[in-house]
Amino acid sequence: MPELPEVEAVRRSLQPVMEGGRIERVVLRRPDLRAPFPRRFASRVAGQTVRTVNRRGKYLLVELSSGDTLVMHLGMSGSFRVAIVGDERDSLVHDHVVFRMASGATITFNDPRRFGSMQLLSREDLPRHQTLARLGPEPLDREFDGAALARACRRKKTSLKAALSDQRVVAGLGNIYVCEALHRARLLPRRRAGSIATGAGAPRETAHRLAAAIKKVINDALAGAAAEQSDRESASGATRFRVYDREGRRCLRAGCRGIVRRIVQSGRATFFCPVCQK
DNA sequence: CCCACGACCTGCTGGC
DNA sequence: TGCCAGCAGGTCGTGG
Repeated sequence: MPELPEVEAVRRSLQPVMEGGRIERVVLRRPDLRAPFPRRFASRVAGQTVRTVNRRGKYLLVELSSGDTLVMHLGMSGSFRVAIVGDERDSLVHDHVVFRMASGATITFNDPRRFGSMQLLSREDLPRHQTLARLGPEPLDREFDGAALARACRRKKTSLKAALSDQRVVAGLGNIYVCEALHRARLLPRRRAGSIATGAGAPRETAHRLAAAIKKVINDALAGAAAEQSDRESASGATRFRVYDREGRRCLRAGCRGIVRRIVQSGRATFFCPVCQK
């Protein structure tokens, strides 16, 4: 479930095991994920100490003592399993990469669809990574606000759904949280993105409302992802989303009696309430 | 440049 | 019950 909140939960699970520790061994159990592993990938990572485990948008950035950075993306179906010493289990289908730490802990990357990616970038190459370099602001940063969002959407003829899904506009949202944020902001996914920048009457009120909704949705999801780690109950909670995957059911906004609709935009499902979203 | 669309992969679901 | 089409939360390349 890898949008920003889920990737951040993964980062938090990796950090205590990796940061400050030495990666003793890297096992590649197949030659590629989305792309082939580069030559000497495993040997360039093995032996390195992990300086930091960071996140940018949906990317995980593991900075190594050599100066190289391991840039990882979970794609649609990627996940990490952490096992401390004595806790190892048999490997599963689609376990593609195993990192063994000097502590004895193992970190296993599993990815059935193989849309995930791992790259190793030198200090010089990291800033040249085209996708990373063009990533928009982190939604929870101060610099991301209504004005920034309005600027990024200005003159965009595409839909709000497509604009918010564009990682260059804001980093880390995916199909689910885009639907959730637009519902919270009471904006129709099909509405033209540029229209939020030209708020006639109440200048930019719409953009501010949308930026605030994005922050709220991401914050709540981060809290939910944290709770999921400790509390098993909330993991199965089917009520985590207020519109996503709720086609045909009642809108959950207080006082709204709309029925959630599902449409397809640029090939992906969009869920919205036709009554309270304008 | 901007935008929509299909491709990349496997697994699960729901309808027949 | 069994089978198969359709769908899945992301990104990238292409072509208009």
